Amino acid sequence: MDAAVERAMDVFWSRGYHATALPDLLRATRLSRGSLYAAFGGKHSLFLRALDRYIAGALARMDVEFDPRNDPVDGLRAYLAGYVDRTSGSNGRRGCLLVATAMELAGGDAEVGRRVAGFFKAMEAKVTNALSRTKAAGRLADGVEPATAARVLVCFVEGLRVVGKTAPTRTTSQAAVDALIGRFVR
Amino acid sequence: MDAAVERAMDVFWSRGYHATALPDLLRATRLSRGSLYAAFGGKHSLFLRALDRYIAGALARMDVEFDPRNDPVDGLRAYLAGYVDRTSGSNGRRGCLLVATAMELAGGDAEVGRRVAGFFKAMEAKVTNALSRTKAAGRLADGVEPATAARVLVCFVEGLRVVGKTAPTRTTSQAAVDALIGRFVR
DNA sequence: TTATATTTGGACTGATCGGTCTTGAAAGGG
DNA sequence: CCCTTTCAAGACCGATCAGTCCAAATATAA
Repeated sequence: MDAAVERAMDVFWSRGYHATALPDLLRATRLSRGSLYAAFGGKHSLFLRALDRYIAGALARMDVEFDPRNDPVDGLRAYLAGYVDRTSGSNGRRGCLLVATAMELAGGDAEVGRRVAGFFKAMEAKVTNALSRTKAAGRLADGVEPATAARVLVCFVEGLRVVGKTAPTRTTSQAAVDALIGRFVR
Repeated sequence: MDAAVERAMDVFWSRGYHATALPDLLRATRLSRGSLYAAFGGKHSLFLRALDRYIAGALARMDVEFDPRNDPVDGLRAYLAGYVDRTSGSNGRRGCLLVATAMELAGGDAEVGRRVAGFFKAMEAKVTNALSRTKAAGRLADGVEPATAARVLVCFVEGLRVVGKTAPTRTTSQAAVDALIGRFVR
């Protein structure tokens, strides 16, 4: 059943919510119509489960990248390197379930809106924490305030995901990341 | 007929492509079904027209903001201030037709993909130009390369549009903008 | 083996999709 | 005043939508 959510997530990820039809989900989850409704209650409920799974995965990954036992600057670089990887070439073209959902549904669907807002807030908090540790280590550029800089980084990486839909080269994305981080960290 | 495209654009902008039904477009354009098909050929063609209109508007606005007769730094600030305005509060919640389209359609629709990629390229070129003029005026921070910094700015503003869907306060967005521009321009 | 749950595939529902086509009213020209 | 042309309103089309339901098959238990 966890595997079914995962497979459904892949479908929503590739096609978006409205463009995903129930038969797509049945094929991906290998569930019958009846079983899918018994297990998840419907398309929208299953979507929320898939979105929660996606968010949990993203936050867990950041916890690894920002592991407090490691150098916070290395953590920031790893965090940004992950976005370079996910927003270049065919990875970029695949896009991001969260950004796509934010644009497609967050405005009109309160349940989705809360999850999207919560994710951005959580991500911002984690980046802020990493930047605070960077500052404590004396590695933050002069006059940079961790919370504000964190918001800049969050906007930047989400923008990378948008521009990534045009499948830029890895070199191009990496150069932008280097230019940004080089201005905030020393 | 131009007004009809404009009204259709508003509908696509608010709801996205798949969630916009033909009756929505008929109501907005005050056209009959037959007339809409005679004039535009169908939903998809009308959408492309609306998207082109949106892109033309955005590029025209940048030509004003980056008017070569004015200070390029003022231009950059005006450009970013426009994004702050469009991504705060209820303006933010409304979102951006181009970003929504990039996420919803750019991957699977070649005609849309070309337009989205072309827009980002054109925007990047305009920002690069403004940053080059900033550099010529000696106002660019040391070691900043206009083309790379332009890509950073483009990603940042598109990310603002994404995060803007959660309707942040104007103060928050403005602080992020100030923090970013302060690192690239002096 | 038989009786009882459980789950299956898929028929079926009413609604809605994008797109076509007919009908009738309005407008314009002679 | 009549005839032609134009265009709007909406009936209609097949396809597909999300969701319900049931009969047959399978698994479990006694």
